[in-house]
Amino acid sequence: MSTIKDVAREAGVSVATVSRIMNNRGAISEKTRKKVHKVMKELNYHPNEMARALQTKRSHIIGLVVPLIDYSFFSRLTDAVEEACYDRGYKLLLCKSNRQQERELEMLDMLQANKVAGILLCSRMGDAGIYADYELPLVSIDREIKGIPSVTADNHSGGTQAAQALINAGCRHPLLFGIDVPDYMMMSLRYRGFRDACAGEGLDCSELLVTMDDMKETDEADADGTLLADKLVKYLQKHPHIDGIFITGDMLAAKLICAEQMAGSVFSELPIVGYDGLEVAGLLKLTTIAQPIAAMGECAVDLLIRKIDGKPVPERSILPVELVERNSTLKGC
Amino acid sequence: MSTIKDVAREAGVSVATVSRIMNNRGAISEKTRKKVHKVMKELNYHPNEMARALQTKRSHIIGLVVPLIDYSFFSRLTDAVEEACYDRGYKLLLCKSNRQQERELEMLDMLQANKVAGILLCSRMGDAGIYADYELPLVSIDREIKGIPSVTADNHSGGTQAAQALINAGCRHPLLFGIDVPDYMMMSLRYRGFRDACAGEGLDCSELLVTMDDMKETDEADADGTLLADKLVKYLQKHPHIDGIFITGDMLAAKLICAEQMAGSVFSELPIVGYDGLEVAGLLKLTTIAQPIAAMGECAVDLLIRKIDGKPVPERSILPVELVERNSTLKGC
DNA sequence: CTGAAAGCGCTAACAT
DNA sequence: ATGTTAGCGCTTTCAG
Repeated sequence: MSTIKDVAREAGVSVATVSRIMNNRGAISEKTRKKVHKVMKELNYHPNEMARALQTKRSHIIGLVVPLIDYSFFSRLTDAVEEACYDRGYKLLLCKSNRQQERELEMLDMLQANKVAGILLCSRMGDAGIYADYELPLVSIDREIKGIPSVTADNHSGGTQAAQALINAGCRHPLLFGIDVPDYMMMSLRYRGFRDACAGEGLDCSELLVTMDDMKETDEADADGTLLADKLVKYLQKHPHIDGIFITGDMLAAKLICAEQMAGSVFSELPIVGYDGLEVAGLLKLTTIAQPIAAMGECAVDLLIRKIDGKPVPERSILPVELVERNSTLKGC
Repeated sequence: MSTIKDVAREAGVSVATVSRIMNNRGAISEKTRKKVHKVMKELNYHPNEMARALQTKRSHIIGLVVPLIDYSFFSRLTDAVEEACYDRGYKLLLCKSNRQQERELEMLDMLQANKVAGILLCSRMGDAGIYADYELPLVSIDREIKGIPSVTADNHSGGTQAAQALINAGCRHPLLFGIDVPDYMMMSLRYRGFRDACAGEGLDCSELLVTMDDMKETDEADADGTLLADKLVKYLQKHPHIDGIFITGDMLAAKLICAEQMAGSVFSELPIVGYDGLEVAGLLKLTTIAQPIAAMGECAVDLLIRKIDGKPVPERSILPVELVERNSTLKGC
């Protein structure tokens, strides 16, 4: 690997001149510029970004912290963030917190030690207040944190639209089925939006919330969602008046729809609305509320770069969601 | 951000001592070690990894280049690679080539300029020969490249097992349905494995290969695979003797299975085997050949680190695949 | 228009 | 056991 010195020597100029040429700074005679460029080619010279960052105290690396990567929401987000970084001349240091608070903190320390220019964070901290006066530029995704800019989708509106879709399909007794999430997760807003909309229409809205522990089992032993399906089937048997279901995540909905015991049950006749807009919803013809995941990623990168550049940034950026109607609300209920 | 100097001054020692303590090098009195650690805490000191890398000419960052991130195979791979890096004290710089050769090259230059310790590469180059004597430690994933270590799954065996599964389900006239891939892609081996197994059993094996362009349309306008489904349905009508299908990728299989026009057709009665072992195959009860994606990622990281450390590394590491039987070959054909 | 030299934060001889 | 010092590859005054 050749260095700036090699180039300078070979071109018969000083390192300062080479540096100026790389950075388009100062006045350079056309002759030397040509010469230096030629030598750079010959030596296959690539400036050492580490040394540069050390000197300028400004790297072009952005850190992204996600709870996990192998989940459609996050892989789409990561994909979009990578693309946006690339377009803007940044690189992506990707970190997974494994949904563990301790590891999330560890990742932030690591990113700081690696002198990233800024951090994109999908936090799973119960108390994210600690980030309020963080040293590095920080942007939160899918989570509002006091004191730092956030990019979220409009969950309340999403919940409302989900209710509306069900109502339009003729439902009068909808069921809200989802994980019991803490209030600080944006997801809780879609529950509220749904409830609000139902209340607004004078409908009684039932709720069946499973715990995080139930979900863990689903992820592991019960990958096909048999346990959850049992829960739901039993509930539906006890409450036969229910005539439509809002399942608050597409992946969860997919597992339920595909579960063995659902095939013959009343479940398969009911209008269903999912949430997220994942690919699997398209496959299963599931009506869903689509989150603008890619746009969220891109927006977050833009905001972060603005912050890195010292420009003002809005504290909240809330992107619209969109109803995507498919067979699951059209099958003539 | 405090530096080593700040710590040294505050602790009343030299920077060398602080450095020694950080790196557990040389002999240090228990007293000063305590003192220095205390100061580090107080100052919230984190060593500047950039400066370290510059000095030692050895970073702890690994670059991963994938064609895209938002596809289950690669998001699982990326997830596993991140985890393996984390466990071994490395960080992950993630790059997407967008399946473009030019951008793949660009990414490699970028990684080199950023002085990564080594690179994990899922190459889409037609002629990957250029990598043979690459300057940086390189490990190829899911692709064999002359001169550099590779980690792949046993595609030939996978194809064979797929054929066997179909045969066990009673098929005598299997169809191979997949994308027409170039020979240098490992995928071509599973086609060969399938053909070999069929030939070995004295079966005549039909083939329907769609082009990359067909697939592009599937990715874009035809996200639900309607066009491909049409192709397949027509083919099946023309060849009514076909009694089982090997679809060479789970995602493709999923699109087909879920396509509207498949519902009533003969297709839904046929035994089907997919490939990859993606989550969607589980949902759809699709028999599939599961690739050990996470293990591939972890193995690749291990090999790369061995190479970084100057240890010998096998040129080929071929991991076993596994048949996962589900309803699609059990529905009593 | 170009060069010399200081220094970014750290490590690694070489001293003591 | 600890300190001094010379760089790693680059940018950036300051001179000329």
